[in-house]
Amino acid sequence: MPELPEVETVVRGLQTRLVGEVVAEVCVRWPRIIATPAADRFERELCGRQIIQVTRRGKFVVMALEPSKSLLVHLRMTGQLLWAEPITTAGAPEPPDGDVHRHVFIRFASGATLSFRDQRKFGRLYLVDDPQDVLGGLGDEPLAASFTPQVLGALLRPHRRRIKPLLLEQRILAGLGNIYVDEALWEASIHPLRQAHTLSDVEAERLHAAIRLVLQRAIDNRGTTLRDYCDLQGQPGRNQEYLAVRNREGEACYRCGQAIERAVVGGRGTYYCPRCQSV
DNA sequence: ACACCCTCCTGGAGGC
DNA sequence: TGCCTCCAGGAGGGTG
Repeated sequence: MPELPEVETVVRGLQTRLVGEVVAEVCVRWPRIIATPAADRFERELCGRQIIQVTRRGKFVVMALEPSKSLLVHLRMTGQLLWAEPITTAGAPEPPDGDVHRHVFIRFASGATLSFRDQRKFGRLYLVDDPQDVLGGLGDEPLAASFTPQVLGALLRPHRRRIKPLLLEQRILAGLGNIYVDEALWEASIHPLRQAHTLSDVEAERLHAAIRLVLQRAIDNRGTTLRDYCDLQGQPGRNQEYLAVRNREGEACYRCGQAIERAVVGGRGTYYCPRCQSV
C-alpha cells in the first residue's frame, strides 16, 4: 500500500514531468473515484488549467493549478498514477485502453497522459479551491525539520492508546501506514501494544530516529512493492528487500534470531519480534 | 478517550 | 479443476 515513501517517489517523478503542462481533456470512468466535486464538474473545471507545482502532504499528492485550484490524489490501497508520453504513432489507441482498472484519464496539451488506476477503487481525487479543506486535519510531517524527538514525545504523552493504532492516525502523524509503523516499532524495539504515554524520553527518541530511518531508507529504495505499488513508469520499488518484520512471520529476527510473530492490532495485521520488542 | 464495528472494493488464497 | 467463502486494508463514519 502506498505510504509516505511511495507517494514521495511518485511526486518526485511528477515534478520533472508535470510542471507546466496544461490540461486538455479529462475523462472519469468511475465517478465515485472523484471525492469532490461531482465527476462531471471535475472534468469541466480541471480542463484548461496549468500544473504549477507538485508536492506531497502526508500520503496526498498535491498539485497546484492555475487559475487557482488544487488537485489532490490519495492512492489509498491500490491506487496508481501512471504517466504516458505522447503517442506519435498514427492510429494508436489513446488514451491507453483495455485496462478496466484505469478510472481517470487526464490528457495534456503536449499529448502526454496521466491516468489514475486502482484495482480496489478506494483511491480518491479532489479538485478544490483551498487544499487546506482536505489537508487541514493532518498531523506533523515525520521528515520535516520541525519534527523533533520532543515533538513526538509531546504527541504521544496525552494518549493512553496502544502505540501502533496511534501512529497510524493521520491527524497525529501524517504519512505512516501499516508497513512502516511495524518496521519503525521493530527498529526502536517497542512493542505495538505498548501504551503511548508510557514511553520514556529515551524510547521516544529511539522511535523518532526509527521512523525517520525507515521512511528515508524506503524513499532511497523508491518504495516498497509487496503487490501493487509501482512508480509513474510502472516500475516496482526495492524496499521490500529491506523489511525487518513485515510478512516475515516465523522467520528469524535479524537482531535476536527469535521467530517473528503476527498478531491483529486494531484490526490490522501486525508483525513484531516477541523477544526484542518489549511491552 | 478509546475500542470496536461497518463500509467501500476486488484479487488472491484457502477449503472442500 | 472448480466453486464458494473469506480476507486484507486506509480512512471515515457510527456505536458502546
